[in-house]
Amino acid sequence: MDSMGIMVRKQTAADQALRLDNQICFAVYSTAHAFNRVYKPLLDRLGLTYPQYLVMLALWERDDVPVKDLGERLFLDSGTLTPLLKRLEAAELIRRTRSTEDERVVLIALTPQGHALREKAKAVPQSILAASDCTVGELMAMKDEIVALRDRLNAVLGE
Amino acid sequence: MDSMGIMVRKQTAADQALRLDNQICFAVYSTAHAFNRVYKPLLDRLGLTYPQYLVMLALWERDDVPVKDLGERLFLDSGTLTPLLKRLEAAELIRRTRSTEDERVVLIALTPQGHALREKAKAVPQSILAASDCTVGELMAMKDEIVALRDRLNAVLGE
DNA sequence: TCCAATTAGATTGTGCGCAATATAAATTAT
DNA sequence: ATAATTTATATTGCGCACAATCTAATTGGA
Repeated sequence: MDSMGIMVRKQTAADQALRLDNQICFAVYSTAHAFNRVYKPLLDRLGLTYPQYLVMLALWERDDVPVKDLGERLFLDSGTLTPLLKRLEAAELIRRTRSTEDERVVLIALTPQGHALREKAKAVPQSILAASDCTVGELMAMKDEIVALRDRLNAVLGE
Repeated sequence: MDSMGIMVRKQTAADQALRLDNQICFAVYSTAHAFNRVYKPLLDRLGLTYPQYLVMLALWERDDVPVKDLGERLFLDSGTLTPLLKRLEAAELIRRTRSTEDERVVLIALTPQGHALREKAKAVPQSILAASDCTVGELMAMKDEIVALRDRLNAVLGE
């Protein structure tokens, strides 16, 4: 009750923290979806989904790598990667071959078409930059902060 | 070729932009997943998934609202919300009733159990804060930047 | 040597996320 | 008033994510 006798609910810190607007994770979650929607029409032209595009980015940097290696770079497990990689193989962008040295390992290599797709993909980042309406410097600064946060979260998970 | 005659590939801006490390969207994407993994054990105790938790947060702020309204607040459509809300209804946390004024509208209201769950949820944000290993001030500053970016991306989509 | 433990990847099942489409109710135009 | 359009929600289908489980290959002891 306040001095006028009207019921006034005290807003505690815990109450404030439960507000959607105050949650950084909702900000991150909803921004990830917004990015996805901006990427969609650009990636449709390449015949890729966003997670598939991430796999291709990783492979353009280094291919002939185990699924495990891709998983560590992208923070994804075999339950996600196995079917995704099979779809990329069906699209003839990658090849999956068992390692002869260790039969447990499946090595992922780009096909010539997979390599070639990189040229078409070069136009994508600058379209995203335009949509974000930021300078490269601003985006890189934000990226570094977000990555630092991600790494702290992952560190807690690793305990 | 450099001056010694050794083949040196020129790294163009487009090449740099395709590097995974340079992509803010991958930072956002992978941070969203990291958050999800930190939330998982906390939300398991409430019997909620992360998207369900977001819906509950929205409803704790204002319930007796159309599905449409929830969708706008959470940036989700009926294809996502309808089955999610049916699961929350099955868990007896919400009720779905057709509006009598407009038969097209389904109003979402919290049940007593739905309201009561809020008390248990109050412990969640501070666990997340601890995992993020940041001050509230730092997180809020990042949140504001990310939300600004999200809103610019969504503005482009709305054109 | 042989058995236990570990490791890489595949499989299954659940729950998003979203495009495309469907349906029914409400609104608008004629 | 009736037809055309718009609006709210539901449905279907596909592709992630990820937990849990499985199989097969490798490694590391006793």
